[in-house]
Amino acid sequence: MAMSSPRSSVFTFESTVHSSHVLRRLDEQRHRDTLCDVTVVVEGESFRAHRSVLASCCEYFAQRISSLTQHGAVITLPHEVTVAGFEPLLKFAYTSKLLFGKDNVLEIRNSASILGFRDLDDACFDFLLPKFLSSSKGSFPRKTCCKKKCKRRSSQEDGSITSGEPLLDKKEVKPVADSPSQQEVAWLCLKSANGKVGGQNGAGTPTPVAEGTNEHFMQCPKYRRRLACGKETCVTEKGLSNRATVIRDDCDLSCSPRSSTGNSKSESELEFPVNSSSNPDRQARGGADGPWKTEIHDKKTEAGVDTVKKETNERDIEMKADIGFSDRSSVKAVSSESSPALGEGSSGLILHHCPLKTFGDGLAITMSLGHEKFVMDITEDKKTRDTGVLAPVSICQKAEELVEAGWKRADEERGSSWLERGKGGQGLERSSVEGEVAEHLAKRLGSDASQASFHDPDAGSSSDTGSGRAQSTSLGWLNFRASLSATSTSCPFLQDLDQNKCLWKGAELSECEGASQSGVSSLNSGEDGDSGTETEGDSESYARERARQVQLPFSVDWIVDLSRNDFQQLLKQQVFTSEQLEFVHDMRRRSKNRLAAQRCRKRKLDCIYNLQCEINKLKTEREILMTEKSHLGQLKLKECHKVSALCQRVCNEANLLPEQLQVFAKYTSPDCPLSSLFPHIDALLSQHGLPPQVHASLSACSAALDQHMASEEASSGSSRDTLTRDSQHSL
DNA sequence: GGTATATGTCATGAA
DNA sequence: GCTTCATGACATATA
Repeated sequence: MAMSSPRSSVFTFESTVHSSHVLRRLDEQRHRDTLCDVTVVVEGESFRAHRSVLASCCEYFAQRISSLTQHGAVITLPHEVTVAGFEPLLKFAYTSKLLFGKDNVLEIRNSASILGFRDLDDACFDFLLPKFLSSSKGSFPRKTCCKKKCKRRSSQEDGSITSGEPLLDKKEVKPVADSPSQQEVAWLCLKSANGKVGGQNGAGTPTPVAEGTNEHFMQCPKYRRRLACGKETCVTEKGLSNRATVIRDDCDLSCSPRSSTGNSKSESELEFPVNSSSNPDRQARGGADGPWKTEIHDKKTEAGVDTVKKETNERDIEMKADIGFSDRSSVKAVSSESSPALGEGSSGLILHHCPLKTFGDGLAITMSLGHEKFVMDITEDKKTRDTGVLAPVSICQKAEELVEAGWKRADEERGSSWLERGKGGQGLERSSVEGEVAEHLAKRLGSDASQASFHDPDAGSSSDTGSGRAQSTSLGWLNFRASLSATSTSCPFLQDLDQNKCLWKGAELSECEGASQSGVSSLNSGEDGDSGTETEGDSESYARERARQVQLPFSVDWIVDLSRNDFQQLLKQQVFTSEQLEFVHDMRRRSKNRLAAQRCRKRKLDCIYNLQCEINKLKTEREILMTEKSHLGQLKLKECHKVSALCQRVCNEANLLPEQLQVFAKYTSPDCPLSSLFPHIDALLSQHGLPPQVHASLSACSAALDQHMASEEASSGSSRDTLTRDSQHSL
């Protein structure tokens, strides 16, 4: 609702439920066949719907319906689209909810790709397909994928990159699916994509999936998309959707129904410029996607390997300069030695074994960018400091900040902005650099460390260009994990995503578990990281050795850190051998018990310390009480002396008779006996033979006298006179 | 070599 | 029934 007047303020009310209500009403109308103006025929079965709805959410219908004029038009879908695949999509169009199962997910996926359904994130298919099919697999699907990808990369680097980069795509169209089920998925997906894109693979051959399919299976596309959009602009799902929509809008129908599963390039290219090199269609469309240009790929195509390497070196230098001039106070270049993890001439941002470093109260990690190493201050990373485990997400965020700082600095120096570069064609530098950054960062974070899954036997050679798709997706995954920390419940696949988190995190920790474990131990023990005993080190070394022996694809430390649910989920989703399973449980149990023992001992020490403090406190209190008692005793003795003097004076002046002395003896007390003051009293008493009861009475009287005098001490000095008078009177 | 300390591990019980 | 945690007891390494 909007109100406006010529001279009044404008107020806007935005309903958050209006759109959903409208959609629901439309769905109700569809069920009642009210106001429906189009009939969709699928495999001979008719579905009534609204043109506007279909056209709004589907590229295919948008084009078909726009050419229809008459009311009650009938649209017959291609035979590739099945009822089982279309019906859920139609419901999705009206409800935003896609209901699918293991049986129809492939058909839905295929139909969605053919029809080009908008807002139906490929994430669900990318992620769910392998989940549905993972039961037939005995190992992580990323393993074969990466190896083959890396082999291809290696072959390219060996000079196999021929002119005409479009061949790259043809090369990429290779069967890599491990299992028949995956191959089926791959073929179905790619068939739909290639069939629409233009049959890149030739005529009708059961086209296998592009390389990287398995990898995409295991990573959340939502996260990968964030990579392209930037961490700030595409955090929300809306941003993601918008991003995807924009890209598809500039594309004709033939290319819009992209299949990230079957054509992972299309998914990746939306996100990261380096991946654009593998999609000629993308290149043909030029720079319609903003600053992320594909010009570099064109150059590769034209100039070949030499050009590529040259550009790589140039970018390497550029990135060094960028970071070197970065004014981030928390980033400091500490050395310029070449990182063994990067080949000669390579560049990019990687984590250099992510060791934890301590400086005073600070905490830092070491990172590498190309040949440069940097120490990043993560002192303010409370979680890391509290847990002692450097969160991979934090690493990624820091890495992004570092790269961002470098880019911004470079922009300032060039006098250009992101958009300007994008528009002016300088996006080439950004694209290439970012691609390499992603590649190397991902290599370190997601690929390298998971030796069992991603080990590249040819990794010794540099892999700078043209192969960043997998790595970029890994980086994207890191970004997504970062977003998950803030919106952990927003992703419908969060539960499964944790599994992917496992993959990545486990890999990361495998790479640097020594440092992280040391961090944990040192933190728990309250000591420096270098002060760990050999016992602990031996235990962990043994654990790592055992992990290698059983070929455990995860870090022991990471498994221990898993929550119960995550661990259970991991056991369900990951097939372990009996040996691995036994080892995992054993290590988890012992590690947890180890930490529990540390906590227990710490509590015990704290308890001992508290008890010691209590003892000291009680001792101090006792000393104070004793001092007070002594002081009071002195006061009492002083008063006794006064009383004695008074009594002596009274006795002398009164010249008491023995009977009178008996009465006076009543006022004596054991503490202040009159006998001590009047030695003659005892003599008199003994002389006159006072009975014991008389002596007791005399003591009682003395006590009463003491009390009376104490009370009258402060009143006046006449108390003594009064007492004297009383005594005289009583006498 | 004996002792104190730190740490890991196992067993056990409680939640 | 399983898991986690706390804790006592024991073993081992180190200073």
